[in-house]
Amino acid sequence: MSHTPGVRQAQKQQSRRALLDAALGLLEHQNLSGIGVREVTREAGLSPAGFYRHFRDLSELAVVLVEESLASLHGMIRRVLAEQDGSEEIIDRTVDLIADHVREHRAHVRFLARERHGGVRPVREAIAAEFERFTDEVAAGLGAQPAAAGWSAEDLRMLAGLYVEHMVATAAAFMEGGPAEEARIARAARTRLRLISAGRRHWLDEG
Amino acid sequence: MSHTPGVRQAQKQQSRRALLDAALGLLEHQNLSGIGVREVTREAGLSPAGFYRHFRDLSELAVVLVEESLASLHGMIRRVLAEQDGSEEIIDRTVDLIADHVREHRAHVRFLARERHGGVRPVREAIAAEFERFTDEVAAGLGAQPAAAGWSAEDLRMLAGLYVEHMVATAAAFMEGGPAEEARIARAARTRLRLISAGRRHWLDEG
DNA sequence: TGTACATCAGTGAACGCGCGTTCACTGATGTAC
DNA sequence: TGTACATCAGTGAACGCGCGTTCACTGATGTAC
Repeated sequence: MSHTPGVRQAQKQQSRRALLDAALGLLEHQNLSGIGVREVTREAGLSPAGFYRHFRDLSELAVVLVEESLASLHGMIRRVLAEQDGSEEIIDRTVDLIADHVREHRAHVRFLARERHGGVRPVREAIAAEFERFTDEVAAGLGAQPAAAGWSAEDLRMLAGLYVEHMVATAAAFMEGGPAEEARIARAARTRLRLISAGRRHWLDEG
Repeated sequence: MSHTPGVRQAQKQQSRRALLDAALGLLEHQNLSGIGVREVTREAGLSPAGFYRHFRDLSELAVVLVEESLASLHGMIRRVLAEQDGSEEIIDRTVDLIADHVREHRAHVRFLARERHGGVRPVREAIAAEFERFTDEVAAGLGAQPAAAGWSAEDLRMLAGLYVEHMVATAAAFMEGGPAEEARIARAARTRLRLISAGRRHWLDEG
């Protein structure tokens, strides 16, 4: 058993994870600028100094959280795009997927909504960059659908942006509202998607 | 001159204004949870203790800023609604108005975008409540337009929500991007408005 | 397998600092006569 | 108009506190032979 170069490494990973999870937990109720190194290490069960074995400061940690949060969003969008477009059902299904995602990844969604326009530049920039990649992915997915025949690349990207924005706004609304408002929010989200669909169907007819 | 019950009052108002302005200025580069009472009073030219003659704490001050920020937004939306709907020009005009507004009230817009999903509950709630009133106003304005004949109140409110959301997202994009990106952002915003218009025109034909 | 040395994640104490809030005060403004 | 008293916005000092970061350290894990 002399050649398992991993025990130490695995322990380090575990501490790192504990720090990330502790921070994400604290960020449910506060901004990134509202939490501190000592608070995070306390929650994670490390001594304050231990933090610096893993991250230079809190915003470095937060950038890792951005990546993790968006990874889970990417999974969702891929599921949405896998369905075919246009029908009434796909709209219901999309809104359901968003609701599920918020339920399962509430902390991630909350973190992104909070820090997207938050006070910490590098984090804001990391989120913006990931949202760009995200919109590209949606645009590519839309482009592969039959309904996209005749659409310019620019218009597709605009449509993708509209969908992404709508998705983020809906997720934020689910998060802010309690379970009592869930049905109302879902209904509004579906109606908006229907209006966007109507515009999409008639996009090429018009000037 | 014994009956001008105002000198003292006016001086107090002036200090209060200085505090509000100092806070708004500091909030350009940080979250509400990132600034402090001492920092604000320092910037405003008061002693720290002076703060408490005007506000119980920073979140009470922030709620006042919310009201002021939205008052300026209300002005803009009223100007947009005053124009008649439908044509291509009104879309250009709307996007121009948003751009102007961001230029003139950058600090207000930034503050709202930051704290809308920020970490301070009472402020978040104040913003949400004002945005609701705001959406109602837009819905009422849209309802008065000839193109709205046959629309249900619920659908009108949905459309208003879509416009408001789009406006906020566009304002945030103008703010985040430098002047170099202004043209690109404006173009994307116009295209999205056109797509929403197309959907609007065909809303009653469908489903 | 056993031994001697190297690595390095995590510790605990210490530092200087700026914070929010309180308090008794001061002195200009306001009021009653 | 003048005087005596009341109000209260703003002050300056003081408090206890938790913060971020550093440092020399410890001891388990890893490695070379």
